[in-house]
Amino acid sequence: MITVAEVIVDVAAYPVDRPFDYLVAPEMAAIIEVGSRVKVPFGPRNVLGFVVAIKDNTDISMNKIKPVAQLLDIEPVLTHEMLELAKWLKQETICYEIDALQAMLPSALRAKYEKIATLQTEIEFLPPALQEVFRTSHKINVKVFEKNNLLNELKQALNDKHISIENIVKQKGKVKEIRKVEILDDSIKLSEIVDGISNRAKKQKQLVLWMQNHQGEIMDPNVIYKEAGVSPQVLQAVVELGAASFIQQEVYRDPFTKEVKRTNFLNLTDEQDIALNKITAAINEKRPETFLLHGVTGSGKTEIYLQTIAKVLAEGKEAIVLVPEISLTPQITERFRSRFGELVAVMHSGLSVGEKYDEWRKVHEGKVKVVVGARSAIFAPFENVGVIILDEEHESTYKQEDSPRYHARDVAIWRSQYHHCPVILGSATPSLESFARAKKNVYTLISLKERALKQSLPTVEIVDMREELKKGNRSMFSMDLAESIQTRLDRQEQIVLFLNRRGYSSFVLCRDCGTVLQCENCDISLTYHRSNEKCKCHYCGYEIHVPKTCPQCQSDHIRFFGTGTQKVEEEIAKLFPQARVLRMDVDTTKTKGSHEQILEAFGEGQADILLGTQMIAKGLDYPNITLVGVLSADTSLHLPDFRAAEKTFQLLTQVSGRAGRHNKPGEVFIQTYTPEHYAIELSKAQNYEPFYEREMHMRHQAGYPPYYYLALIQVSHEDVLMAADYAGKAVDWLRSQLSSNISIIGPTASGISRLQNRYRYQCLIKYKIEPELIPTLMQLIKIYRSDWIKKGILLTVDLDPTMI
DNA sequence: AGCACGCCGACT
DNA sequence: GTCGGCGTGCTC
Repeated sequence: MITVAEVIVDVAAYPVDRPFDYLVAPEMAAIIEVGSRVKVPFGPRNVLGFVVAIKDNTDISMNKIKPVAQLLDIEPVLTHEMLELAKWLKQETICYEIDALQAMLPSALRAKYEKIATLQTEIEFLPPALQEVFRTSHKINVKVFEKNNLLNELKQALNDKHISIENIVKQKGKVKEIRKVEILDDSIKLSEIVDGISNRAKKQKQLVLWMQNHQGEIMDPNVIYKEAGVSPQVLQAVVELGAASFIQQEVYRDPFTKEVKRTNFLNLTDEQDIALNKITAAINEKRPETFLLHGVTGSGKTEIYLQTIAKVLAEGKEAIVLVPEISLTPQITERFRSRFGELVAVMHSGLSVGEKYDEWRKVHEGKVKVVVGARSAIFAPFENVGVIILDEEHESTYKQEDSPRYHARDVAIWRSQYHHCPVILGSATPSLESFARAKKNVYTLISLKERALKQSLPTVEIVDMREELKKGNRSMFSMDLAESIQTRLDRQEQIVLFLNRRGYSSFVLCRDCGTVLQCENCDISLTYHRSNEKCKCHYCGYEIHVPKTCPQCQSDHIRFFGTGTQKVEEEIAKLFPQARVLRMDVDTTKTKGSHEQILEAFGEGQADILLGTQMIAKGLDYPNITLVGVLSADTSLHLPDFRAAEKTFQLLTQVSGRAGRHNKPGEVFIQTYTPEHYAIELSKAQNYEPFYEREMHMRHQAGYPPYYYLALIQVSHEDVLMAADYAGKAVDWLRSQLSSNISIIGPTASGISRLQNRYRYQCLIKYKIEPELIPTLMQLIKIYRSDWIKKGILLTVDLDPTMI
């Protein structure tokens, strides 16, 4: 009898994107499990891999098959569900299986590959340059030689067998352990020890006597020093006597900064109650039903989530809650933690690698029952999921932009079918796709039309900035908005000013020749950062110091345009010198926790005006905010994206929802140069359905989702002609393969036509139901991988792209 | 993707 | 004669 493991290896390449068979040594056979990570020899090196199946036979000949080198997990890190899900993702998004598997785990569990050179002979045999390096240690990372340009010497030394090189595979993250003291649980022994201590060792005696009252306890050494009144040396001595021992205890890193108070259920409105009943019915009947919870801002969606989760927990099941990254503020997570306490794990990008790993371990080890997290939390390894919630389901952050290009909504629905549990998609402004599905009864629509505390929605004024210009007002504030700001300042109420960031980003311009500083690698202008006087490319990271003279004409008339928010801040200071302003944008939220600090300061009333970008549109819920101003609603409207109108409407509705959420009524001003555009006009009434109807009509005419599906193909190369040529080849081939009901648009240059020194072309495919499409695209990828890739072409396929 | 193998040009 | 360039092909 032999044991054979099928392993997916950690090599993202087409020819090896399949399981490889490995022998399992008899002593490993009893503990190896499907879903465990292993170290396996692959070609000339060792790599990490995932066991996807275990069997007792193989088609591989015995002289070819190799054994598993090491089992890395005692407990498997992936469930059967996750392995199934990975196969589905591979099909659905056309990605490598290994990418899908890695996406489900915290990065701490990924492999770290290191090459270590070890000295094999006397150091004198080596050339002097190498001697110098090996003097510090006989084991040196090969990277050190790369840095010092000593690779050739190293190779020579390897040939002469003076050194050896080994590839080692390590895990990135570690389990954190702390030192604790375990006190002996044996009163007789302890008494004996006390008796045996000489009278001169008073402190030791004192400590052991104290320990007799804490038998068997595991304690922090610092607590012992304090409570028993002894020093570390005394404890050390007592440990040597055998009265206690040091142990390493695994702990979770604690990402929470402060304690939260427990809260109880709020009373539900009739609407909320009906919604909750519908959802709990699905839970009880184990129906994998998808609910679209469409509720106006402030209608109390979160309370419905909380009570649904309580119900799920009572059934002994678990809950997954997804929130867009940007709104994963303590305000939101605290609501969950205050209701469910220690049963909640939080996962978002603000955590360190170690913290993420620990939050994941809490789920894996069954220590928590609820996960609140960003997109990747959809892979939380629960085994008995009772409900999956996507808050703000329309948010584009739920779509991953690189491989595996999955949409968290699709994964949620897949998992709900696996676990026979409902999914709740919540939003005040659902995506057109979801609302359309709800109308077709694919999803169950639940509407909340009233705010939970019966507050009226804020009144919305649309201000035509063209009129302001005619009146000679060239400031960023219309007369009406300026007046309202003054009123709030007088009344000591709070104001939120929102700047639609795009189109306002800062840049450096020469006033003589009009040159705008461009990135060397990308077709995009550099962003000016005042904090360190640098210009940075937000796409590739290219960075230069602000030049003193124009690189084109050597003129010194260089002008910096600060970020939009900085400019607005300056203008506020001029117009309302008494106002205290908090600014929230990429510049002020760079450091960890600054995001929270700003919000907290505002919540405590330390400022009158909160000025910010996208970031402040969500989750903000303070009773004293009575005025919201959108300085320029247009910027997102004119983006070359078929969802521009939808995004603008969503943003305006979200922002407006920040005002008057409690007992003081709210007022909203939306400034625009195109007040007649339906996305702006209809946001005044804050009524979703008229907008939906209007936008659906547009999508129908233009042939966009939800009427058609999309696929985006991108081709890039360092050379423009090559990129264009091969994009053309791809399109020609697709046209020859696909039926005529599929429209293929392109190839055209991408929005950012050059990125990281690569020219990019793209082609958009619009289709209805086309079972042949995915196989055809896979065929295209095959052609690309067998031939084009060698020419330096890069081709990617995104099914269901969000950005075009 | 890596890495070894293998076959041709410029050096001691 | 040898080092080292990168085309080709394989990885249980």
